[in-house]
Amino acid sequence: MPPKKKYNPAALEKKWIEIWDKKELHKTNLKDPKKPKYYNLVMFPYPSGDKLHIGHWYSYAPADSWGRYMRMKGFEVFQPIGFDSFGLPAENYAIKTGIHPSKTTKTNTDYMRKQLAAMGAAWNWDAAVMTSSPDYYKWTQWIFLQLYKNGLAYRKEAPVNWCPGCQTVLANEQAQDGKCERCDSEVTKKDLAQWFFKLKKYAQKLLNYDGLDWPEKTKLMQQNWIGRSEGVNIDFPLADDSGKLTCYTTRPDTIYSVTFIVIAPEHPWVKKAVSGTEHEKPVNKVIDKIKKQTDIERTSETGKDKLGAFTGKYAINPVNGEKIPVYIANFVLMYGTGVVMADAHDQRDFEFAHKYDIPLKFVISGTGKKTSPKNAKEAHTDDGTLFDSGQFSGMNNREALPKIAEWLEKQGMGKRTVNYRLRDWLLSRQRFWGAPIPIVHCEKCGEVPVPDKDLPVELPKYVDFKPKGDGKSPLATSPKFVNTTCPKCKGKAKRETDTMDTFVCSSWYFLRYPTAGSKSHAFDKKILDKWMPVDMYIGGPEHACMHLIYARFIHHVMHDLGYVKAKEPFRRLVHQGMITKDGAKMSKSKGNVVSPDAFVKKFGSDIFRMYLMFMGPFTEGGDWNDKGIMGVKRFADRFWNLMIQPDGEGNDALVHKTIKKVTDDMEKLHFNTVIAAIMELTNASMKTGLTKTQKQSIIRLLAPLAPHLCEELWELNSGRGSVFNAQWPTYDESLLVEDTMTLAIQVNGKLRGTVEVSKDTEEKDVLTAAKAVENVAKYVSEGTLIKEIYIKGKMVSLVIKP
RNA sequence: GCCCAGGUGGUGGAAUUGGUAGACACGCAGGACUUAAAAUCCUGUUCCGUUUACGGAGUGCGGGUUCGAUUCCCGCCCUGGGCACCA
Repeated sequence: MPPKKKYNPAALEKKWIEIWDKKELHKTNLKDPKKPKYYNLVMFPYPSGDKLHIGHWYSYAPADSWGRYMRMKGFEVFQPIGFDSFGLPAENYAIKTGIHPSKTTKTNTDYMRKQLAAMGAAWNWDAAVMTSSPDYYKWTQWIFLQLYKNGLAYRKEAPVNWCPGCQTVLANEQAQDGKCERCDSEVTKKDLAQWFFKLKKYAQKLLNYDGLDWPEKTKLMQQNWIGRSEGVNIDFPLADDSGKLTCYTTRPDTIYSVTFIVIAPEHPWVKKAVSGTEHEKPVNKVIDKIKKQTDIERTSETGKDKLGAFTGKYAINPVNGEKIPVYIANFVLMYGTGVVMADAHDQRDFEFAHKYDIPLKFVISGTGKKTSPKNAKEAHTDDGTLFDSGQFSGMNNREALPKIAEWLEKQGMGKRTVNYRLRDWLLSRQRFWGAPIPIVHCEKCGEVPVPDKDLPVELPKYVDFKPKGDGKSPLATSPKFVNTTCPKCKGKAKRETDTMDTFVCSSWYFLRYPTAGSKSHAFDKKILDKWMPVDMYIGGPEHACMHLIYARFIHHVMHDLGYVKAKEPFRRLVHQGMITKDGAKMSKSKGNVVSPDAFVKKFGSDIFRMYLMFMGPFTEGGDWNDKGIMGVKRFADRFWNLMIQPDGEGNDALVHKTIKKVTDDMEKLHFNTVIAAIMELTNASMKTGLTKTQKQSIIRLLAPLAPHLCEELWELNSGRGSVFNAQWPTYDESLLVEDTMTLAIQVNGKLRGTVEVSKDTEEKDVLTAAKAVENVAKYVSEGTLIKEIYIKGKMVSLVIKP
């Protein structure tokens, strides 16, 4: 007997990666796909010092398996990869060490490219992008200008996060929980001129998910984030005839309960109203106090204490003519109109009224209590019947709500309005390692956009990274960069020194991939219309309200401007679960980051990725441990041995059943049960062996999950060409129906036996056979049989009475 | 506080238009091979009761609907995720 060839992952994976590369197996015909297109996308990695960790593998390997599966199903698959290479860590590292971010980025991406290559995934490297490369950010700047020219980008004074310790501006993600991530100082706010995109303008459009196959959870999260609310703007005339205050409310049914008005401290009306009065001093004192509250105080329990001051002004409740006082209050935000009508049916208003001794009245009954608001401990927030509410008394408050809104509008007292919690996107960063905002400030002409032909506005090579404490980007330290001429009047001008949020770079990278390989315009309509939208997008759920909203927004804008035909960028979205280590998120600071490299070296890419997929459901994630990897290795060895055995005679029914199960589960991305099914089939076939045809079917089933292994086995079993150019196997329905079936028999709901009958046995014969089963007969004889149920193909249920 | 997802053996997990709970693995125990170990193969493995067979309990807890509930309904508890003074 010739010596059995052993499964040697290392040699075999190296061999096939080289062959695939040489034969350009993973190139996509982007210009003229001959088969239906399939755009398979993963969220690109940030090139951090940690390199690719287990989490990346956990999402990228199954994503690759999915792409290979779609390819075998007959699609022209486009599966690109790139790097989200602008961002903070590289810059922070530069501040500490003086090493230029471009250097760090290169080191990290070089290493990660090797890791990605070792995965043996079907990446289309020709289309790779790197957001920090001028070829790329040229177009990020171009997109900015498109928004600017179409009135969707503007500059306005706004508070930014400021760390007094580091003397620098912080991005939101560096200032989590109100503390600087580096020095732990409490973050304060500083007013600086900032750039915004008009995200809010797209709020309504972003609530439409027609035709999108997205997780319900993600849609819900976005909907909550966008926060649409329907309400009424109600006008309250001021008692001194100096105008009116407009309150936004979603609860017009409580209008008869309103006994005061609260207004946001930063509302411009406040300054005017108190100016020169006896209330000016106390009001300003409270405003100062509120301003000084840090984010930590504001969100802590004690920080939630109601704080305010009387403005000295009164307004008139339009529905009953009552004179009601106007207060500033810390809990009122500049949302809606920044003015809120306050009453006894809202917990916050209630607390405020009790603190400042403002009268309250209830207008909704229902709790059965007759307590007066003054003695009550809490606001009445339950629904009930209205009283003391004019013509609406006696109605249920929820039913009255729309009627009151309508009536207010008819009376000219209010107007129905929609509000969103979503705010405009603050995109400027006072940072070095990002795409410069392509704007020039000219003394004569003001803000002037850089002409398209002058793009990209390149980052200067040499700047001083150390924070200066002036709130400016390090770009401001480079005179060569800053001093320029105005594109309009050719006079002296200065460049904008802020850079863009990295989320701007990542909000369109999927639009760049299809054209990245050619030197064409990034928005080459011929290619983009062919390839957009992305058919499958796989990435973490943590991006639900940031990246996935920004990307949809930019895509919507580009659609509206006529650059892309598709309305939405991502047709199907799937989130992988998170991999933790001992229950904690993996992070450098915790020192619990697990590298995949050692496992890949020891077991090979195929076994490692199969183990990740076998661990549990793809969308669930889990806690990392390597205990079970030997089980997958054993399986791979057995699978190999089975496939190189001389041909035998396997069970065709089982093979076809497995093809069906695997196909169904692949569609749902249930990779764990796919592997289990193939394991089962492998175990069952070890003794009998398999025919050549059966082998070829099963090799194709496992190929997306263990590409190198199956490519080799495909060759050894005389498959033609690459297994990934072979068609996904189909199954024969007629082979799935079994001749006999085993039925469970229950007596009074308890399992008492089973019976085997042929598949088309009539009901009465099945029941007879069931009752004849010894153990069943024993129970039946103990009482009177009062009911017999036969569920076809499943079971028999007998009910007896003692 | 509000919204969402989930809770199944020692472990990871399977199974839901309501129909034999625990597939597939890990681990563990026993056995074969071996001078021995590793590797491999075979057998067993939810728990409790005496012996293949059998009975009882069992899918976070307490009720309910049903011939039958991990699956549906009601009320709780716990874990994870998101939002958090948005009127």
